[in-house]
Amino acid sequence: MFFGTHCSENSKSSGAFTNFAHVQHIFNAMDYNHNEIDKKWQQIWAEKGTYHAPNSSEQPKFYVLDMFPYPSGAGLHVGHPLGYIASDIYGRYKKQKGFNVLHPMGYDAFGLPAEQYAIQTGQHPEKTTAINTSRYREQLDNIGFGLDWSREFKTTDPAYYKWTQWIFIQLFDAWYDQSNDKSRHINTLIDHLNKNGTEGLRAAETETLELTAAQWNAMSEKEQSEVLLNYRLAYRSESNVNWCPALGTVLANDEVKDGMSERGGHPVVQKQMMQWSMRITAYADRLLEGLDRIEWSNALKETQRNWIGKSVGAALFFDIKNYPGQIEVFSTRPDTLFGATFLTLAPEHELVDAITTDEQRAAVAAYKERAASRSERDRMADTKTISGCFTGAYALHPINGTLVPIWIGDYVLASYGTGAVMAVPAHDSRDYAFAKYFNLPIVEVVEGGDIALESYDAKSGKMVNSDFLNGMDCMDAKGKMIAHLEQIGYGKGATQFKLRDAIFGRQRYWGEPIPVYYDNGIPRTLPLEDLPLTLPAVDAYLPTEDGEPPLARAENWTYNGLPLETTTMPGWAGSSWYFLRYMDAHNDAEFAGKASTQYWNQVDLYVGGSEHATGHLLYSRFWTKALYDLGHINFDEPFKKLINQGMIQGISAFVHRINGTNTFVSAGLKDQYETHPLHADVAFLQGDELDVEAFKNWREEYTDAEFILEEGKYYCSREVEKMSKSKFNVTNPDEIVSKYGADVLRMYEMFLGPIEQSKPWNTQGLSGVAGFQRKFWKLFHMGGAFNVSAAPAEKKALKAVHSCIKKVSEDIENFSFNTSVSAFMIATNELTDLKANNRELLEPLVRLIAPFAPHLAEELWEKLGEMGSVTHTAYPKHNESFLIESSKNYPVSFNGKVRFQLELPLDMAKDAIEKTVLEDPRTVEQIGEKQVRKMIVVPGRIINIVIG
RNA sequence: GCCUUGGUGGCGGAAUUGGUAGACGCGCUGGAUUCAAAAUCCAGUUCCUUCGGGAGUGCGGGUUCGAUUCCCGCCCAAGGUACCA
Repeated sequence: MFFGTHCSENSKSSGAFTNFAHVQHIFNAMDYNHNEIDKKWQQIWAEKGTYHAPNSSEQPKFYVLDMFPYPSGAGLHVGHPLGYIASDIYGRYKKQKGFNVLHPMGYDAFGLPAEQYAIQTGQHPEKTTAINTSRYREQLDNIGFGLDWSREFKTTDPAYYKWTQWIFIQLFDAWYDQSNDKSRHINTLIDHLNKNGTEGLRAAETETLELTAAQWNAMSEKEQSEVLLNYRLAYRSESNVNWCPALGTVLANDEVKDGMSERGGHPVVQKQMMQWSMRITAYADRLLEGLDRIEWSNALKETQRNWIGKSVGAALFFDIKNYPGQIEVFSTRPDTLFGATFLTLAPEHELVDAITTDEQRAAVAAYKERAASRSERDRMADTKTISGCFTGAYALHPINGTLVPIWIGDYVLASYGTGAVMAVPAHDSRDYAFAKYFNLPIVEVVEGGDIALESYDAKSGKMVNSDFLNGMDCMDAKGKMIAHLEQIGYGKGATQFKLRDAIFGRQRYWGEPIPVYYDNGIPRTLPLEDLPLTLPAVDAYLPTEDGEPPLARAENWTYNGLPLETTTMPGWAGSSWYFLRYMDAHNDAEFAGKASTQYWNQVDLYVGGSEHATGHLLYSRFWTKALYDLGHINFDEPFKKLINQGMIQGISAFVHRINGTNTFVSAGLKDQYETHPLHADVAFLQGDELDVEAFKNWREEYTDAEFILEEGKYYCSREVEKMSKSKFNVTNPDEIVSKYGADVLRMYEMFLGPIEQSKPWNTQGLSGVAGFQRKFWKLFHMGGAFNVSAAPAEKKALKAVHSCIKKVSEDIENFSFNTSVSAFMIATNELTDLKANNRELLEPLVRLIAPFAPHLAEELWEKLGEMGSVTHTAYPKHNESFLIESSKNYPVSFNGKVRFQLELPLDMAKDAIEKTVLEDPRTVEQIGEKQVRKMIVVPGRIINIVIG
């Protein structure tokens, strides 16, 4: 047979070997024909359902999961499988360790790219989604993942989103009871209101309501429904939203980055709208607490903690001079109350107009207008400029009654806390800057800084100028002040969160319809038997002329003649619970059967990117907790252990065009001209050298391009960037697979470095792993034939194999896959040197490498004459007795510097070692005229002699 | 600014509780093989060196017989977050 497998020419894709027929050479059993072997085993696995995991088993369970991929039109690049390979290795390892391993895969297929494409082409997004998912599937299959494909689904399948809608309804029918610290069915709230009104009610709410039972019972159904929306976990309210005009939809906070939409980078503005939201803030404390019970990276936990942003302090009330109301402020530093020399309100604060004096009215109005005209983005971009305006009004200090001027300033945000702060310029840098700018008094109340120069923000120091707090440590003073304020009725302990409720409705087509209809303005949910509420056909995937979402275009978008909700769910809805569906993916009666969720329980190992820290990973924790509270599942954290895989970056290539010409200059000469860099496709490069012809044929505009060469070659400059189609630096895994085989891709991606680290994709090292695979295969062959000896192995070889077993097993447990690959290389090199081909050595080695290189392992397993799949065999255990050494080559140091080595028996006593070392002529030479001050002998480790 | 994670040869990266820094791989250099090349195999490869040694894990200190590892103070990079009171 003729193949071109080992040729080094850059072939583009599978089946391309005819392109380099000139380097074909004769194949024999010595060679590993990866194309044939990969396909053979992938087919056998699929036919036999090798990776199918039953929903009950004698074996302990293990649930491994990769973050839900969004199947984009670009297909997979080599960065995507990094995490999948790691989870696959771990899952296969666990399976060989005797676990019933669930490792499923599916697609998060609702979302903007498919919809944008639909808008451009008029094609139903369903079509592109189907094309993209099958492409993903094909690429995943090529890598040989041990996935249980019988559980595959897409979020866009009505059979799946039926249950996404059902969960929405559960959340709509729930409220958060703070007295029990859990969500409960809305009927329990209605009971409470019927009997007691809001008296004794402690609930997560949009605003605080005070109702007597009589008032509640006197309300119309519609009025009552509005009251209930104040408490439901899925609720509708008039709220300030991030509106993205370019996308024509609202976005959640985590979908906005630097005032721009995360997808597409379009400007986002603030707007008041009636919106569906999710009351995630009800869970703020539990989302924080749960972090202590899960094994996630510190960085990720910190990101979530920052996002939730809990601050503990006090609510304080200031009376206003000549005005009946009070101003409530939130402060984390009530201990500094005696240093509060003014109050600052957000320009939008509701009391501003009421308290402003006539003299200041014009100035305040002008300032308010100015502040309102500045977008959120401008305010963010420009935090250095200090601005504000005095209202003319004064508050009264709650303790000593002194007059405190009330200012407005846009450094105070209306949306956080009460939209008002007590300004303590001596101990808050923002207040300090404001006070300096407007020449307001600064009073030091905590010792430790120099307030003439800057504010002293640190939370330590003794209190001064603070009446009854003087001399106390400020952190102790904080508690005392709160107690005092509570006593005099001017404050209480309070907690604030940065976390906002999540906007849930999207003015888009390609999402799950929200299963709600409006009965005389009252939102009602569809009964289970009418789910799923499937996406209707529309004539265009655009808003209607009067700005209604696309679903408003659908004919008869009604339920029993009543209008249905026209917004759809956000991208994160379907991905917030998919890990539960995999447990029982085809259940038509429930979102997942109780027996299945109890058996599979939490995801034991979750692998994915850290970019989901404040979105998906927070929302799934929230839904899991809510489903737990409502009794649907029996665990309240979805992902027990999480590993963040790093990003694989691309190394972009640039050509340099001389400005205003079609002439390109090689990288080394570019500084001699005025040039502009342009991306060139990395496929045209061999090293840094550009294939000029390929480049010319790339695009019409380059056909006539001219090139200024260096030594007859055109070199590109290189830069590490995010791997992306638009940067032409993408490497497709299929290319690697067809050229080197799936196992080489798998091992190379692992060999690249620690899984958590980001690193550029560099194909140079691939040949090393390919060479290893060939060498490994050759251990089993001699003179062209499979050749494994039944004779017992020699000691050295046994030691090589068993130390490899030990190292690899430990490494897998520590997710240190790069060092496992090294360990395989070391063992293979040693066995090659020893010319060892004993079955006793090679058989366990095949089982050991199976998680990393499953195709290779299966093929060798079959050749060894073993029955069944190697994935069903036990993972090898090392035998410590093969590893025991009898002697140690001691490094002998003088003053910490190694001078020579000395081979000594390991069981030699300390004083005997000292004696031997001191008698050694090399020791005598090192000591020379000097004295031995001290001698350190650590048996089995080192010998150090201190001389001087 | 704050939080988190990092910083080791030409490159990707190793190094157990503090105990021979640079495993493994790439690249490079020399050699074998070849008409020649590719592939393969062998040897070498942290830097400096007067060939005795000396320096060396971002920088400066410290603890220790001994520090990539522990402590203190800085610098730099990546990611997250930001008038959050």
